[in-house]
Amino acid sequence: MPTKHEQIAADLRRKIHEGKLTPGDQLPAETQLMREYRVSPGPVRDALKALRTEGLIETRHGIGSFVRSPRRKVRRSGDRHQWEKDRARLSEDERRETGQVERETGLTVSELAFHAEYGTEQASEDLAKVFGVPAGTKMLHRVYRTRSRAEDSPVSLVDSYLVYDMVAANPDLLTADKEPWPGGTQHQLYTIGIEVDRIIEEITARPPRAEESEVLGIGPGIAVLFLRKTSIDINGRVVEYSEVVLPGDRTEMVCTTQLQRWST
Amino acid sequence: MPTKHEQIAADLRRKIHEGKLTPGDQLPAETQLMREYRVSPGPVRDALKALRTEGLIETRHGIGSFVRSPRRKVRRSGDRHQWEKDRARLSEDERRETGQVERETGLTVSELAFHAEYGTEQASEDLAKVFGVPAGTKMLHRVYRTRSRAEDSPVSLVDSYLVYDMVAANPDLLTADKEPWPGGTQHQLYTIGIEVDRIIEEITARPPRAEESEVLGIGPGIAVLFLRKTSIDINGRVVEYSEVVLPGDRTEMVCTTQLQRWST
DNA sequence: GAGTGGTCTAGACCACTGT
DNA sequence: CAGTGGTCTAGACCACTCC
Repeated sequence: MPTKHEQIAADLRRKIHEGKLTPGDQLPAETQLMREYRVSPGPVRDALKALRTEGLIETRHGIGSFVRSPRRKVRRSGDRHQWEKDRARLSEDERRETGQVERETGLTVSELAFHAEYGTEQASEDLAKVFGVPAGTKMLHRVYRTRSRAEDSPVSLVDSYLVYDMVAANPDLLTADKEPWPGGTQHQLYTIGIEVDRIIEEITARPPRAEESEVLGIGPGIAVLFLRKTSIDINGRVVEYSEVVLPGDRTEMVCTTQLQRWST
Repeated sequence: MPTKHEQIAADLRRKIHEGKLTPGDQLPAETQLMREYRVSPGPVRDALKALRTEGLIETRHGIGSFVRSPRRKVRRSGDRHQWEKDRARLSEDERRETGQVERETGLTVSELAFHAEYGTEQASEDLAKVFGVPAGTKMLHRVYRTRSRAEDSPVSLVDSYLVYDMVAANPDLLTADKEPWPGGTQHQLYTIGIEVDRIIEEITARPPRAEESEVLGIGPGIAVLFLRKTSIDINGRVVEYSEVVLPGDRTEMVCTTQLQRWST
């Protein structure tokens, strides 16, 4: 015998999948559901909570619960890095034409709210180990917050780190004034004579922190993809490290592994 | 002013992080917490629910709530495929020495419960498109369920598909009797003259289905990593496709993107 | 002000586990 | 059996949004 809140959840789920409730539709009020199913507030709230963590509905305080539209997935594939590298040596006009984010999302610049913040700080133990420098080394810490003006489109939270003395050769790289920088990080590194050889991305899934679930517009039950991205130059030196938070329900990472041929 | 259930959750979280409650410890009973914080059952249960979805505690009906040990992460990096490919042409004894799972988890075969099931079915629209064959083509469908006997160790759920007529050349490949097969899928393909050239993995995060959260031993709030893995042989043909479900809190995928050098 | 969801109370009863 | 968590009731009051 299923519990009442499971029955209610299953019933609403069915209505959504069958199309009786379509994306954007408002669900009956909780008081209404209590009358319909002849239960007290508890089970109704439990059922709605379940649908929220599954990402099926979205609840707005004082307004109501609504069926969410299935999120378009943004593919974030490995060749994005090759694409950025190829563009790094183009003219500014060419670089300005399209940015990385626009390429991936199909959104134009005006539809995106882009925010960049630059600061300096001393490298923590962990950060120093990534770069192979002493703890306390002066680092350039850049924070990027990309969010969509319209709902229902992809965003990302990025914390990027560079060794301060390495990038100080080009003063333009030290302030947020020049952001968004046409051509991205790989062109920024190019201006100080650095060529990136390979990029390592370590991917895990975890529950979002409170700030993240708010900025990304996902419920606290929807996981985020957490990336640790390390760029290594042609001399084997770590030149950039960033931590990226992506909404798990809207992002698809693509990894391609090329294998060596068997010797015959 | 924070809510009561948030205060209780924050308080317990702090006790865990400070080490007053260490992994394996039992939390006070809910009735006890009600007395301590002078609240009714609701807030206490809400607080514990929050800690559960964060993966900090685990609750067993009729027994109590316990602090979970932080899960050791299993790195699943791209060179795993090269490693498997290199082994595919070794002798059976050499292949038998260590399997893929044992290599990654550090567990021995006896600590793992391995289950394989083989069946045939007609390719669905989507599956046919992956392989570039007509819908309805006869497919070999293999289901793998790897779980740990001890708690607290990694597992995976794999659904693997092959074109039946392609692998029928070696009848050993058509039954589950030979599993676990020393050398894995790449050696199986080698026995029918197939060399894998590259592997594409598409990664997303999503909430676990009910069966998955049970088998993987994760709460319904912990996300799973969902992989679609496509193997392509040296003739550009898709030779294997699998869908893999991994516990998001215990898995780390590593992607390395090698970039081409700038022409000078 | 009317309607919505969010939080909380103070109980009841049931299901599960171990002794 | 006693002790635990799981479900549910039937209300109260608050916070938010819209008109």
